[in-house]
Parts: sequence; structure tokens; C-alpha cells
Amino acid sequence: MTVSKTAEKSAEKAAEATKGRKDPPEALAEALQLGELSEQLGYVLKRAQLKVFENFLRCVASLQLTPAQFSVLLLVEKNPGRNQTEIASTLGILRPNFVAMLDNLESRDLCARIRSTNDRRSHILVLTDKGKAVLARAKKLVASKHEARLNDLLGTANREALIAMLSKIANEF
Amino acid sequence: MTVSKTAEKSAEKAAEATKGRKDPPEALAEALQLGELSEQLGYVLKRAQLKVFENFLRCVASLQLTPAQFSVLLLVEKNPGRNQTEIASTLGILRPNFVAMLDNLESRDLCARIRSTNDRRSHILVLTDKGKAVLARAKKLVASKHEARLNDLLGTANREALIAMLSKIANEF
DNA sequence: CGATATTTGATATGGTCCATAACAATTATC
DNA sequence: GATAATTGTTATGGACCATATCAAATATCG
Repeated sequence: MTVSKTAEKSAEKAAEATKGRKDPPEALAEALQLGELSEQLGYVLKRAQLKVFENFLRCVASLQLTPAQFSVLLLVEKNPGRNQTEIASTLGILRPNFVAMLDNLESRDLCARIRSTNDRRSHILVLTDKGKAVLARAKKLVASKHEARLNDLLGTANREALIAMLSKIANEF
Repeated sequence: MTVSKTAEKSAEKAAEATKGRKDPPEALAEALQLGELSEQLGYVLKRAQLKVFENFLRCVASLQLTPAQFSVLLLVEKNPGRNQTEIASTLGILRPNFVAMLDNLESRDLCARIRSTNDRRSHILVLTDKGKAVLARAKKLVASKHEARLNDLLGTANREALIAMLSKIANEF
């Protein structure tokens, strides 16, 4: 609560410093110096991730799919007959949180839970025909709009190198 | 709610498919195929970001600093005399959400808000001496543990290339 | 000048995502 | 056959993010 003596002193200096350069009303505020921040991997990684997700959402807006939902559909398509625990855990989703996600996808008739005949505790996941169709359309949108954008920005070789490095970090860090 | 006919049929096939390979009790569950997922930028970006943040937290655990708090301290140190709105907006933090963050940092005597003499609405932000000391120690920990780890994994040249590409995405995507 | 609009920090609030505990049904273990 | 473990589920709380709103201070403009 109380401000230290030294903080007060440096604060006075800081307040003074702004006095001299009182901006004329229409002046643009000077951009802040990012400094070491622009070299911080976590910082730039987070900001890039937000931008990529944002762009992804725009590209598949017509299908109303989030990145997480897209990843579920992709994984179920590639691994039919797996149960909720298996799909969720490979995506890093906790089982309790996966329930609502599946409720959503199932209510939109994109995938279905089926009680396994082997183990009647587990639900086997399958894409519906509509789910397959929507996923196919999503893939096309992602390739033509989302990935194409990235290729324009970085070039194909760099894009592949980027994904390889990120995979390495995700798996071995 | 109701499962489509086609979904039921493919479900039967899926359930049957698992019947043949009922695992012997001690068998390891086969890893799922990621398929196209491992080529999805958003997916690998998100997972890499989580790993990096996790590692960052471990490296500076002794200082109890999150990546977001670290970025605030860095930016305030580099840009003394700026107000809350300026610091928050360059970090992509909304002003309302920045209040609690500053309450935290201020209660730990790492930074201080000072009413500006120019504009008595705004609070000028300054690092306290303790804040400067903690930030200096944090920088050393990050450099020696966090970044060093990344250099070991990718090599210095690749690390720089990675950060450059991520910056490009963050700024131009 | 003075009325109105804008800005700043702050509060309240709701949404989404993430994590843990607990439970019933089912299956595995011994 | 008693006990333990697993599966899907619910409930719940925390962290983070976004919007509306407010009082105080300042800017704008008649």
C-alpha cells in the first residue's frame, strides 16, 4: 500500500520527464519500446498463436468450427472406433471438459457416441456423414485460405521448418 | 439426440472392428495416429506455447512470476513514466483486466502507480527497487535456464529464425 | 467562460477454458 | 466374490478474457 521512498523519488523523476514533452493535442502517441520483449519466445509465441487462431476462426466461420473442434473431428476421422478417453487425452483435453465438447458436436450431428459392445462403460466415437462432409469442407477452407496465407507470408520451405521446430518444442521441451 | 441410420451402421462397423483386437490385459494401448493434425499450424503452435509457458513457470518459480507478469515488468522497465492504458494496450491486455494484475504487482512492492502531475486521471507506472532487483534475477534465470534449454534443442541460429517467423506472424498475419 | 464529449482507472459481470473431486455403472484383479 | 480400477459424467472453482458502466479529470467547442 505505502509507496517506498525510492519509488517515490523515481516516480517524481518519471512524472517530471513527461512534463517536458506534453503532447500537442493531435500528436500521435509515441509507440512504446518493446525491448527484450520481442526476443522472448513465450511472448512472441503467444501472440502468434492468438493471431493464427483468430485467422482460423475467420476462415471456417461459415462452418462454425473452433480450432479445438476441428482437431477433434480430424482425430476421430483418422482413428475411428476410439473412445472418449483416448481421443481427449491425445488432444490434451481432460475427460470432464471433453463431455461438453462432444455434447456440442453431437447435437449438431457431426459425430456420435456409441456404447461399445466390448466394454459397456466406454463410448466409441464416430463421425456422422454430415460430420465427414463438414470436415471435408473445413479442410478445403483451411488449405485454401488459412495455410495459403501462411505460405504467402513465410514461403513453403519456411512454413515447414516452422512447423518442424514447433513440433520439436511441443514434444521434447 | 437420435443417432442417424448411417451413423449407426458405421458405428456397428467400428464396434466390430475393436472386437477382434481385444487387448490382452498388459498390452500397451496403441498410440493414436495424429494424421493431418501434426501439420496444422494452430495445433502445434498451441501445444508448443503451453510447453514453453510451463517451462517458463518452472524456471522462475522461485520468483513467483508468470509470463504475463514478467512481460509487464520488462515493459515498464523499458518505458518508465507511461500510464496503465499505454502499458496494457501494447501488451494486448484490456484495461479492466490490467487493474488486478497491477494490484498484485503493487501489493508485492514490485511496481508502483503514481498519479501524474500532468494528467491527474492517469497513473504513471514505475518499478520499485525491489521490482528492478526481482526483474534482474528473473532475466538471469530465464537466460540461463529457459532460453538455454531452447538453444540446446534447436541451436542458436534456428532459435533466432523461429522467433523471427513468429514475430512476422504476430505482426503481419 | 461553460456545456458537452472524451479519457483514465476502476468495478461489476458474464463467458470460456482449464483443473480437481466425486459419483454410478461397468470391468478388472486377486 | 470382495475389492480395486476405469469410463463417462456432474459439480465446482480458478484463471483469463471481453463488455458495459461509472466517477473523476481533462479536452473540445460553441
